[in-house]
Order: sequence, then structure tokens, then C-alpha cells
Amino acid sequence: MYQAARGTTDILPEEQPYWRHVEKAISDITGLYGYKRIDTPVFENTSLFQRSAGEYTDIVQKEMYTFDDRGGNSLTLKPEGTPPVCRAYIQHGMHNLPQPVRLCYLSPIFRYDRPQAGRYRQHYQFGCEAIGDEDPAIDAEIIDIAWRFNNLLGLTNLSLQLNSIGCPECRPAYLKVLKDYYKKYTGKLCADCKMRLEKNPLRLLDCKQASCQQIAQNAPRSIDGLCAACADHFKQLQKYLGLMEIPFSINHRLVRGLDYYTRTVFEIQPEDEGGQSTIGGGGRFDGLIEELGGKPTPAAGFAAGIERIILNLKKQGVSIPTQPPLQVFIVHLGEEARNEAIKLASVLHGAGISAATATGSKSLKAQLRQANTLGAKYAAIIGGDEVKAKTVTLRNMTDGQQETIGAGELAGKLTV
RNA sequence: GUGAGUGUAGCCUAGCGGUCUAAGGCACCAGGUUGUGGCCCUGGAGAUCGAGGGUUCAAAUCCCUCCACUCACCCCA
Repeated sequence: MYQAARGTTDILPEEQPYWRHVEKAISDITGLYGYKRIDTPVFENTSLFQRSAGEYTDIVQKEMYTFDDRGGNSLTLKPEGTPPVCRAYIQHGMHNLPQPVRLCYLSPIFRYDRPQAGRYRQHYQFGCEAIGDEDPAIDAEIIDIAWRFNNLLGLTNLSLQLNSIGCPECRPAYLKVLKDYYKKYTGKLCADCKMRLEKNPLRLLDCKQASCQQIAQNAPRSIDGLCAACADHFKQLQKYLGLMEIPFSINHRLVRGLDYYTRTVFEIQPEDEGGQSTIGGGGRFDGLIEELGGKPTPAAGFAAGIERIILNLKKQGVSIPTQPPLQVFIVHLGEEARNEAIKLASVLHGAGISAATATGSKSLKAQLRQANTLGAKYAAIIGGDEVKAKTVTLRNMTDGQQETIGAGELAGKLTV
């Protein structure tokens, strides 16, 4: 028997109310902040992602779904949302628009990871990017959206972690200080951290090994190594967050896994502990547009994982609006009645009333049972008597009351 | 990529060498009402017991291999 490919999942009808709830929140929040939707292709040229994420990130090294098309071009299923949006910004000359350009997306994301709770090989991310402005008010706006989005969804007990990891001006000096500190502990580091010390020293800070955490505890802090411009930017950001009354805590060990981040980085997590806990994160990426061939252009953004949000909506027991029920299920007895039922359904659909018609020629009991199982509000019964009198018997499935009305009156009756 | 756990009908579970021609619950279908659902009662359909191989007179049950799923690590959303 075939089953969905590893790490992928069907979003079944009973799951859909959660997705609609999330989609509604996305549409509301982006409208509220003036972010315009953009949909980029599901695959891009491989080099776009190689250049943007960073050569030594896990995404590029082992998580990309890369393939050659028949023309021999290397393509990759998008492993993150930001680079394609930046590519589109450049390609369509959006630097000619008033800056910043505010864009948002809801897109499938593909990463070849070992699946586990809250982690899929195909998952969905909702993201916002504000491109073309370095004002810390933009960072604050992005964080504000991410935060309010979760409120809109009904999630509570979330924490917002914030940090600044500097810019190309000040980071090299900080990295040197950091490396010097870690070199004193080389013998005590885990194998991964020994690698990180060489390839990606920032990542040393968020190692989860207990022994490495102790070392990270007293490591030099990135915010102590910021240049004047970055320090001021971070200070302003915190002030704005304060004005908006968004609670945050500074996490000196928050660095994020992608190389393109500059200055601001942040993550949103549920308070309770859990493996794959982060439900959203982002930051500033002032160098990315230029790296991808555009003019030097500052930008900031965030992305949130929909599956993890839904996981938390369920965990927190957030009540979700349900689908409107089927208005009427049309029941018929006999060949002529069946013809009338089909005509009637057509009229109802034309009038914008949801209706389904029984199939086959089952007993009245069986048809009503089906109406009940489907959750129909009414059953419209057409039997021999009704055919003769050109009426239908309308049964309210909640209280069992029923009345006989003219066939032509049904649509009007159900509209009210 | 690493480690641990689990695979019995659509779902949940019992059985853990012979009484298994695999049991029960939910869901599904039908009947109990000649034209009336939900509750109840009765009945029905639905499983090569994840796959392949081995041990044995005998395997859902023991062994091996593979596959899948789950959880965790790495990393991320």
C-alpha cells in the first residue's frame, strides 16, 4: 500500500479548521500592517540557497532537496522562504518602490531532515519581510507582527527571546574574542563544538550539551562587542518594543542557524519545554540582497512554522471556529422523487445554499441516518406524496420538527 | 547522519509457541418501523497479524534481515 513519502503528511478534512484559523489570522495580520502577499516558485536555482544560507549551515550541507532538471540545471525545493523573496525583490526592481517594501508569504518549505514531533520534510511557513530600511522601528514592527500574530491565533504563555549579533564591522572582532575564550576549553568541548570553533563559532553559544552550556554561560556576550551603530540600533529597538509593551528577554546565546543574519535576531517559543519548541523566529539580514546581486539593501523579517503553531493550538486547547454545517440533505423515495431531488439541489446551489443529495435508492431510514452523520441542519424529504403535491417535507435535524412546504418555497425558507 | 522504541481491520486495543478458522471497542453498512436520523437491540462486511527469510511437527507469538512509523540527538519552523 502506498503511503505519503517520509516526513510528509496529509492535511485531512478534520485538520482543516486549524489551517483555516491560521490562514484567517495571516490574512488579518498582514492586512493590519500593510504587508502584500508574494508567492514564489516551489523550486529555485540551487545556487540561490547556497549563496544565501551559508556554506556551512546544515540546510545547505545536508537538508536540501536538490535535483537536476532535464536541461541539466540544478534546482532545489525551497528550504526557506527569505532568499526567494529577496530574489524576487531584485528581479522585479522593487527598489524603485517606496521603501521599505513590505511582503509576506505562506509557502511550503522542504528540508531533508529526520522527521519527529513538529518536524516535517515538507512543512509550511508564514513569513513577513520588510526590505529596504534599516530603521530599528522596522525590526520592532517585524517582532510586533510575529508577537501579535500569535495573540490573534489565541496562543498564550509564549516567550520572546532577543539578541543582537552585530554587523560585518563589529562581528569579526567579537568572533575573535569568542574564539580566544573557547580555545581555553578546547579539551572539554563536544565533538560538534570543536568543529564549530573552526567553521561557525557563533553556533558554539547554543550547543545543548550540558558541559558546553556551562562554558557558554560565561562566554563573552555579543552585545558587549557591538560597534556604536549596532549598539544604538539595538538600544532603539528595545525602546520601541517597550513602547509597544511587548515583553522580551535578552538571550545572549541566541544566534540562529543562518549566516545571513545581522544585528537583530529573535525567536518565539512556548514556555513549556519541548524538543522542537520554536514556533517562529527571524531577524535582520542587511547583507543578503547585496549578496544575491542587488544593491546594498537592509532588510528584516520573520517566519513562523504553521505545523508547530497548530501543535501548540491543540496543546493549549484553543477553540477553533468550526466549518459551517451542510444546510440541507435531500432525501428521496422512488424514481420520480429522485428526479425532483436533483432539480431541487440544482435550485438550492444556484441560490447559494449548501445541499447534498442522497445517492442510490436507500431506505428513508438509511438516508436520514446519512443526513445525521453529515451534520446537515435540515433534511428535505421527497416521497411519492410530495411529488404529487409538488411539496417537500422539511425536517429540522436538531429538534425533529418538520413541516411540509411548497417545493418552490424551500430556497427562500433556507435563506432566512 | 546517530540512538532508542513500536508495527494485529479505517482508528484504538486483546492475544505473546498448539484451544487463532485471530477476539473486543469505536467507526461503517443493514435490519428491528408499511415514509423518519440521533439512544438501544440484532446482524453484516472489513486483517495475506509491516515485508521477506529462518527455527519448529506447529509461528501473530521465537530468531535474523529489510521496510515503515514514533521519540530523541544534530539542526531548525
